[in-house]
Amino acid sequence: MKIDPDSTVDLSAQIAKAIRDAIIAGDLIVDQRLPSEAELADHFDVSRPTVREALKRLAAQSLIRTQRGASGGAFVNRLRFEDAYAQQVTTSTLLLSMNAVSFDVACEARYALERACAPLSAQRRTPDQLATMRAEIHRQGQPGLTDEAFCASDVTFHRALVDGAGNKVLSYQLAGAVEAMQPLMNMITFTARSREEIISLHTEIADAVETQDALTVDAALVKLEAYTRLLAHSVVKSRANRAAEKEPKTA
Amino acid sequence: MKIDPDSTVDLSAQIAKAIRDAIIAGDLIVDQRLPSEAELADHFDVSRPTVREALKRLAAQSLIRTQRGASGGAFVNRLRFEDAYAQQVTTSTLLLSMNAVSFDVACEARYALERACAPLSAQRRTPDQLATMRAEIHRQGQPGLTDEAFCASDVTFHRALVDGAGNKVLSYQLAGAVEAMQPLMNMITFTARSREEIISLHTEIADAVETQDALTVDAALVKLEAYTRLLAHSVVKSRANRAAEKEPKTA
DNA sequence: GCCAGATTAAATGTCAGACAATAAAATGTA
DNA sequence: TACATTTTATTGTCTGACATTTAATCTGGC
Repeated sequence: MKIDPDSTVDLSAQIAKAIRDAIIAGDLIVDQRLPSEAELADHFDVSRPTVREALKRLAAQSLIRTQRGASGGAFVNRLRFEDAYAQQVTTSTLLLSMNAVSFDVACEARYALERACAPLSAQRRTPDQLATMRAEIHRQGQPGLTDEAFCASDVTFHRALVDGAGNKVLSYQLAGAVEAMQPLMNMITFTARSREEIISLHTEIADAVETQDALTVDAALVKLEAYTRLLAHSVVKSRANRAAEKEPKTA
Repeated sequence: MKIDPDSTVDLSAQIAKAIRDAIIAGDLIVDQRLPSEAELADHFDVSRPTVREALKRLAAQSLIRTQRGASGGAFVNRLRFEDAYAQQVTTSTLLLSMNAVSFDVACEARYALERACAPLSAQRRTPDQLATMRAEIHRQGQPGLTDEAFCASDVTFHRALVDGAGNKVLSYQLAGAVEAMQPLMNMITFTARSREEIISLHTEIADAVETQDALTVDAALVKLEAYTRLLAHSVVKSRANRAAEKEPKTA
């Protein structure tokens, strides 16, 4: 592990990269202890604060964890699916909010991915996952449910569908799509949507998943996507109309 | 933005979280300059090195960028799809290598996701993307091609297919799947694979994409997945046999 | 008045050394 | 042996300083 002190790049960034590469290459294995900060500072010929900045960078990516006290130190972290989920959701949320992704593009991606899971889920879903879907549908039908709660229930429903595929890698990949996009979509469409319509489609999905009817699940997801896009367009249109009424000249 | 000095959590982690939350909530917008390190230290009532550790954490997630000199400082970074790609690939690679994900699970996820893109790609691929696929197929047929080069070409081919869907969000989501899993698969199967077989399936895909025949693309991907899994199983089996011959007692 | 070069100022990057807090290990004692 | 105490290694944090970079400002000559 070496760095170039003459480079214009931050020393802490270089050190972080060197250690990260060593982890990816397998030179440092899970739960292995890194040298102490003092030893690393010595090795790279930098000061301890610089080493610490590098270690914090790695900690932010969940690549290492640190422990205080004697026989403490920095350890290579086993990257867990849950940690990766969280990062994916954060990243996806920011990507969508910062890059002016159109509703249609986000919606298309989200449903394309979900439809990739659906046939597997129809085949393999556990009774538990099916029960979760049923329970969320029931919750969604209760009067007095806030929009936030309805949205959260919606996410749980779709997560259960995705997890039904029984493939952790798929669930991880979908986490960003479902958890980041669903709230976005709900935020846009909740004023106009009909809960009955959504619940009816959710029920169609759950029924088909129960009977392991992959084709019907797919068809229901297609309908849900079409309905969601229709809603979004009507919202955008009515907003434009309101704006036009208010300021007819600048519209 | 506030922190709790009595918490057992690192101050730098708390500060990073406070700023990150502000960015996600939209209180800090893209390209906005954060207060200087000295001002942040003052605000949170901590020292400058502590603030710096927090900022490095955010920089590691591409949430901020820093600039030296007068009127420099830390700025909220527009998270670009390319940055997110890179992080996704790194994370996916580590997840696979650290979590003993079985070949079948990874393979299933990868092809399920790719098949989600394929119909869209058949519809929308540009002439340019089709040309890329053809060019890579041609390269794959050249004698003397190293295994590394063949693998890289394979990735480029599938990336072109995915990008053909013309949906940046889908491309981003798929980056992890294709770029992280393809090399893994090649590493496992390259000893046993038949390049002719793969090239023939690639050609089938390209032909179907050219004629916008989504069903045939899908069928070819299914065949490619089946072939890949077959290869992996034969490799695992022959390895087990070799191991059994070498040390019949510990096997 | 205007432009080129020198100067200044503000900010991050780095260093050195110190002390605090923590937790495991070593040690002493009943 | 079991328990309490001390030691020690390590990370967490602070202070203050200097180095480096870069934009803005000033200054002198035309």
